Amino acid sequence: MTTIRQVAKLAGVAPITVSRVINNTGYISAETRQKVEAAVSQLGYVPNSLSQSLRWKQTGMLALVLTDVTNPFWTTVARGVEDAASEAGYHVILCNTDESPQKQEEYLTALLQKRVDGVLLVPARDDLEDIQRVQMLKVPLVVLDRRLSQPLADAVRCDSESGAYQLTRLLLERGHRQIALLTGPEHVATATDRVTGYRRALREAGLDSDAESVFYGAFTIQSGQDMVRQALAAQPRPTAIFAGNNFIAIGMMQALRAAGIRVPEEISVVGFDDLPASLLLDPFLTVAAQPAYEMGREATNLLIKRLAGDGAQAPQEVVLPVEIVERKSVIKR
Amino acid sequence: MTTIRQVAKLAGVAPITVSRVINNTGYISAETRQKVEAAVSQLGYVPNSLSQSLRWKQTGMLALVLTDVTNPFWTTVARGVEDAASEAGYHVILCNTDESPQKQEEYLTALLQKRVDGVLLVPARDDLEDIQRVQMLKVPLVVLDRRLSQPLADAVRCDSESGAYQLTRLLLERGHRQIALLTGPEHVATATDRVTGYRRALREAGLDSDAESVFYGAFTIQSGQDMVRQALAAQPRPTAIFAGNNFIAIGMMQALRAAGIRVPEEISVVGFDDLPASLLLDPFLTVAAQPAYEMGREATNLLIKRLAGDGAQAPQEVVLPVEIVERKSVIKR
DNA sequence: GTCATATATGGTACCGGTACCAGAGAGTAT
DNA sequence: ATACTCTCTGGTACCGGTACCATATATGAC
Repeated sequence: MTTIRQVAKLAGVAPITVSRVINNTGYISAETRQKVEAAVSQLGYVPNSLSQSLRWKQTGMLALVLTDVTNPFWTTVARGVEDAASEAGYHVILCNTDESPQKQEEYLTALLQKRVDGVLLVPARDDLEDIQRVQMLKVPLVVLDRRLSQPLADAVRCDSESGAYQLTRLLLERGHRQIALLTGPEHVATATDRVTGYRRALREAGLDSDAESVFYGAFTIQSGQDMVRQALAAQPRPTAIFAGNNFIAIGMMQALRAAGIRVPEEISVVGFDDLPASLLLDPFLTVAAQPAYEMGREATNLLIKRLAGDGAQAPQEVVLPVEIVERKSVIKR
Repeated sequence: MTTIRQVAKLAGVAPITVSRVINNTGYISAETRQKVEAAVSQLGYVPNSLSQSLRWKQTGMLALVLTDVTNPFWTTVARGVEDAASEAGYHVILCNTDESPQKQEEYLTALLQKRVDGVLLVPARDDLEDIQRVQMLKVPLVVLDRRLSQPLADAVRCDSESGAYQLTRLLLERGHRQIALLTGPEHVATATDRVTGYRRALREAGLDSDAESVFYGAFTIQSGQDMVRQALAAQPRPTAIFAGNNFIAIGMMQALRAAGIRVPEEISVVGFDDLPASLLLDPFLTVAAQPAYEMGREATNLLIKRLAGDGAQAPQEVVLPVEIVERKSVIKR
């Protein structure tokens, strides 16, 4: 492959002069610029960004490490990240951990070796080790979506607790008293925060812990199906079900349909996360919608601010509000 | 950030010795290895893969440039690519062009500068310029999914023509004579190949070109909605509709439902591409399913074979068969 | 005892760019 | 005429690794 020295030779100048033309830095006469540009296009020269990054000590790359690219919520977040990064002149490397801590560790290692300038991480578990490893190398990191047990890093997330509270209240106000909550893994804060919000609403309504009905599973369609079956078997049977994320909601709907249970006539349902238009032949689910795109943008902007210098500042936490979208999946009883 | 020389100094050895320990090459005594490893962990040393790639003249990175990450078909392909690459020790960089030739060009430029070892490309248009640019730099490239007007590069795709032929025949055999085809852009081979297969089936059934009813649009939900409306306005009104990809099928179903037209009672429908389980509350669409995951794997393996050496071979084309999955969206008439 | 081979380690240059400094010529203020 | 600034170009070293070759000792074959 062509190098800058070959270009320089053909153009009859020094390599540094070619470098100046390419990067548009320093002084270059019109004549020299033309000679160099001719040589560049004649040889089909493509600058090697590995060498550049090595010398500049920055790569212009950010990493987005998330848990499930097949989930439209995350592709929307990714789009927000991509847009914000691109506006600031950064490229984004996307990595998918499938909620596996081991994959997360492998990806982070590879990314640190590649010297990405910053990392956006959706932690596969509440695990400080990986995060500290990144921070020890002084690579800025922003935690997305999930709250950590300790606020060691910048974080951007949505208000799961409040969203869950509002959805639960909505069900209570419609007269429901047996409400089952199907949520994610017990070690993931977004899952447990939703439980907390749900509990608060029940307490405020004067219901004690006997009225609680929480099922922990995974943020997957399969798990949604399984948990609904468990929930329906409970005594007394719930009159409403609260799905803890979009995939759980889909699994729930599939299982309810398979069981011949009509929504909302026989059972009311609500969900966390909106479902994308592509999923919906008939958008009727009442949900707490998270501003996914904005979350991606906010997190990226925060990261870029850190890159620009204020790395010494204390960790910052941004909590975005969720929006309750009422549709037709809840009835009064 | 720590360098290999700092580690070497602390361990009391030469940098090259540290390099040998890290990469597990050459001879190292147990004692030296231990000293080096101690220094590495004490300093938290992370090798810089930019320098390594620079010296080794390879990065261990493949690029997957595709047109729409929000489409489950492509995420499935991406998973196949990721798995095959990872087995061979490569990492994958994923880039999303949104069908924009300009974005495609920008991404390719960046990727070439980053010296990716190989490229998997879903061309945003039938454009040889970008492809030749990659090939001029001797970077192996495999074209995914779409047929080029000239077979300049290795390609892996599914048999659109045959799939469309089979789906159309299926409709003809059920007695349908007015069949509308909603397909993608006229300049994309996957869209036009499906038209070709559709035509062949009509011809064989003795129908002339008056019976044809083809609508060109985009491979998007929006376009699916628009094209259905056009198709329904045609005289005579079609008794069956053939959606040219999964997103068109979703748009079609949404528009039909909005118009209060029941499927299959009032109109029969078939689609190209299967819809993923997550989309379906009720999987009932008869489709030609493409082996997306295998396509990703095959393409990657072909690319890796080229990397391993036989770059001089003539371009190779792999065409994978599609599978007709009959469900409940077609009735006899 | 000599030679060949396996084991273990290091010196130097190089991968392909750029930072930094030096220097030359032109223009202009005094 | 001198000093100073602006414009333009190049030499050298360096970013952080590794390839290649050289050297030294231990081991074994004959």
